[in-house]
Amino acid sequence: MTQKDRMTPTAHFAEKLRLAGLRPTRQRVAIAALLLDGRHRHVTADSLTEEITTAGLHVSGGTVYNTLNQFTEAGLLRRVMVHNDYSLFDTNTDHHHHFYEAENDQLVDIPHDDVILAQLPAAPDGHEIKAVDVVIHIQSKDS
Amino acid sequence: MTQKDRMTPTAHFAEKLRLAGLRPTRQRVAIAALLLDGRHRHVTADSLTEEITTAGLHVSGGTVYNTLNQFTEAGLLRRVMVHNDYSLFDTNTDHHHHFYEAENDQLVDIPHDDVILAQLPAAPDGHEIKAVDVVIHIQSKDS
DNA sequence: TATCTAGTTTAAAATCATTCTAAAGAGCCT
DNA sequence: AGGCTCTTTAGAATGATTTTAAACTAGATA
Repeated sequence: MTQKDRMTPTAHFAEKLRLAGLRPTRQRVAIAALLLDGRHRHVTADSLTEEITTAGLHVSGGTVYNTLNQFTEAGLLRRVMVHNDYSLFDTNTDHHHHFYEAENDQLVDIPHDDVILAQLPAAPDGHEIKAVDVVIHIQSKDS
Repeated sequence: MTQKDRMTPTAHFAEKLRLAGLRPTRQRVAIAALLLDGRHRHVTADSLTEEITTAGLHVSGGTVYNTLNQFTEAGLLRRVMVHNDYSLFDTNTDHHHHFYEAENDQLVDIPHDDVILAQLPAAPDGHEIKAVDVVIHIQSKDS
């Protein structure tokens, strides 16, 4: 039995936040419990606020935005860039790519090895590659 | 000597717009002359407005936005997705990818064949692939 | 346990890119 | 020229996100 197994869920997420360098406040722990439970999905500030409300909690709008940004900065979430109407966050931080259907604003994960990048350019002088994002834009065949 | 060579610059861009299904208004021709001259660069609504002003012209803000969207829709420009602060447009519509350095909001083209996608997933049922965008996020080595 | 302090949260206001509006203007066909 | 539709315009409206300043809290210290 590992230490993790002995911890209450709250303590588990608090620990996760501490490891990420974030003070485990009530709000951050609540959001971590919702987003960092291992399920892979895409959220927006809005959808997250809805989830929080559904869970019978309340976190101010500003804090929802701050927390999403801090989690992303800390590597607990990943920001997905497909449009600039609003920000999308992916709870899956593993290396993977996306299909994006603009018509329905639909984002779908692409399994890890379904994209093979056989060759990448060298980063410009004095720079290094931090991440490679592949977005495959799709549309329904009859549109 | 082709017909294109005989045309005045204005007539040339007006023709280009007509072919794209856009009525060649004074504003659209002016913007086309600035953006569709073959030079490859990245512009924003703001930077374009500046260019227009520098050229001694005036186009209302709304029209700048509308025109960028219409040109993109018509395939004369390409929208580049790297952040959600504001829209970026690429005057190079050929298939190519980008380096993006978040720290300085710097976008750099990647020559056409420097990225080789050896394998792509099939599009979800009833869908087809419209475009594949690769963004390589980079950062300076000492940051 | 009481106290302190830096980091957080809050609601509300502010920001800012972008879109919308309604009226005035301009292509373009006849 | 006349007319019809599409465009442009300035300004208002929208909406996501950030900022503000004051109230609060986690965690360290005494």
